[in-house]
Amino acid sequence: MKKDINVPDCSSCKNKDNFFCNLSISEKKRLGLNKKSGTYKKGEVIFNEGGLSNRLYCIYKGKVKITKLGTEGKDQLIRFSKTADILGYRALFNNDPYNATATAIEETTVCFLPKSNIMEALTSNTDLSLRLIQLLSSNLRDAENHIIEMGQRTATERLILALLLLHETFGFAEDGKTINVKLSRRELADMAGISSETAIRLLIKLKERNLIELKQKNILIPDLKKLQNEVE
Amino acid sequence: MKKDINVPDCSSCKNKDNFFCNLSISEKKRLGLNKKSGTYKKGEVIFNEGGLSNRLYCIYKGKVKITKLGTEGKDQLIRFSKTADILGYRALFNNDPYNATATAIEETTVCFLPKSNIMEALTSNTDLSLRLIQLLSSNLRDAENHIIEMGQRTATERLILALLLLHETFGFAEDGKTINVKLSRRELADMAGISSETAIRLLIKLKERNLIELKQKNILIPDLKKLQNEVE
DNA sequence: CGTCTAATTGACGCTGTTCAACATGTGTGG
DNA sequence: CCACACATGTTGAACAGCGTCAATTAGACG
Repeated sequence: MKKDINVPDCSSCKNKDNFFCNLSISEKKRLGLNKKSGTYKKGEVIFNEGGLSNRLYCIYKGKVKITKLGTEGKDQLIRFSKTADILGYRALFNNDPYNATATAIEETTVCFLPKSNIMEALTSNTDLSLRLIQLLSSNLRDAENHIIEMGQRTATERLILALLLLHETFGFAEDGKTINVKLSRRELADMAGISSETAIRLLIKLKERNLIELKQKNILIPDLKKLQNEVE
Repeated sequence: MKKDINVPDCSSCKNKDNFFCNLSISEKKRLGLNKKSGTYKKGEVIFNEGGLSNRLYCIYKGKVKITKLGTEGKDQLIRFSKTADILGYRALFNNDPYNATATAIEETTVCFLPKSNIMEALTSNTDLSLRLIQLLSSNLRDAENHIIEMGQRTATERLILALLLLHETFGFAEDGKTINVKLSRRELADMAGISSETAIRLLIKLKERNLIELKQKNILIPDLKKLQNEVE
């Protein structure tokens, strides 16, 4: 991680729809007091499962994967975070160790907000607690849906759901059909909870059925609806 | 459901460790204003996935399973609630439809608290928001662990984890080894995300290895540590 | 250009599903 | 309180999806 001072103050942050966007200018100024920031290269770990937390991570720009260690060292990819998302809130508010690991999947710049600033913002702005409750609720809903998918879907369906989640999270590139993120086969497999060999074989099958196209690590979805129909 | 008036006012509720236990007497009185209550027989549905929410459920006494409908009508058991737990908070605070179904697994008496009372309590008592945040956080942690288990554990391990969760949630009966809840094989299978046939076969194998005993629907764990060791 | 990691392909076998048959409970009305 | 109907539980057999292991190829990076 490289320490970074090239980020604006929170009061002039241009990121849209972030957790703190409803705060007033002066509240944002106080929020960013003594904040630090850093840039992580692809593959660098931002925080580690089991580690202790004393700050909130706010992604200024980049893409991050959240993974949890399973049995026998096998990773499970839980969710992604990207530009303008916040990270590490759960551990922070509960004084718990991190329950998962955050790793940059491309160059990512992150602001570190001191816990005290967050707590002050939370208590001085009641609306913020409600936003946090809603954020956690939506994480929980997603996680519960994920449980079902892991338990009841076939490997192919889980792979398709992983691809659809990637599209939902990162969107398409300019061409309107290339998923706007590059993952290794292993990471893709970790999303779907399958072996990388199975992921490879199933990707080829999906390609043969013209549901996707493969260009190196890029995955293209020529017809989104058609792919969505595969998982009902 | 049978309407019930045999529950005390919230201010004199004897249930320990419930969500509202830190409120003052007068706050509790206001919380319970115009509350209603009802008793559900085993198998009766308390609320349904997709339904709309305008009240908080507070379990006065009983046991409830939370399930989600998966593909092809197959249920997945997400978690349990019991005496003194609250239910339906997620949908309530987000104005979302219920994301899961709550069903009584034994006779259960529930208090219905009007949404307006809850919102008043939440805004007048900032500590309560924090409790809610912690509750959601802990639900989320459990759910994420659950994702891994569904994806990486074998059927036997998932079944053992289900049994351990039952013990953790409901404890043992007076004999110190009978799990204090009765579930059908189907419900047990729905917990572990396996077919009921597999659940039956694996239960018998666990019995042959003296890890559990079976007496009709009762499941006994003679040596808890031994069973825990099986899932490392 | 060499080395190391990631991706791919093939062979093999186990785990767990499905379907079907049968047994055992459980609850209801007569 | 019994008899019947229906739900739940149990068992067997066949199949196949997917993981594992091993060998090979392709890419990436110094």
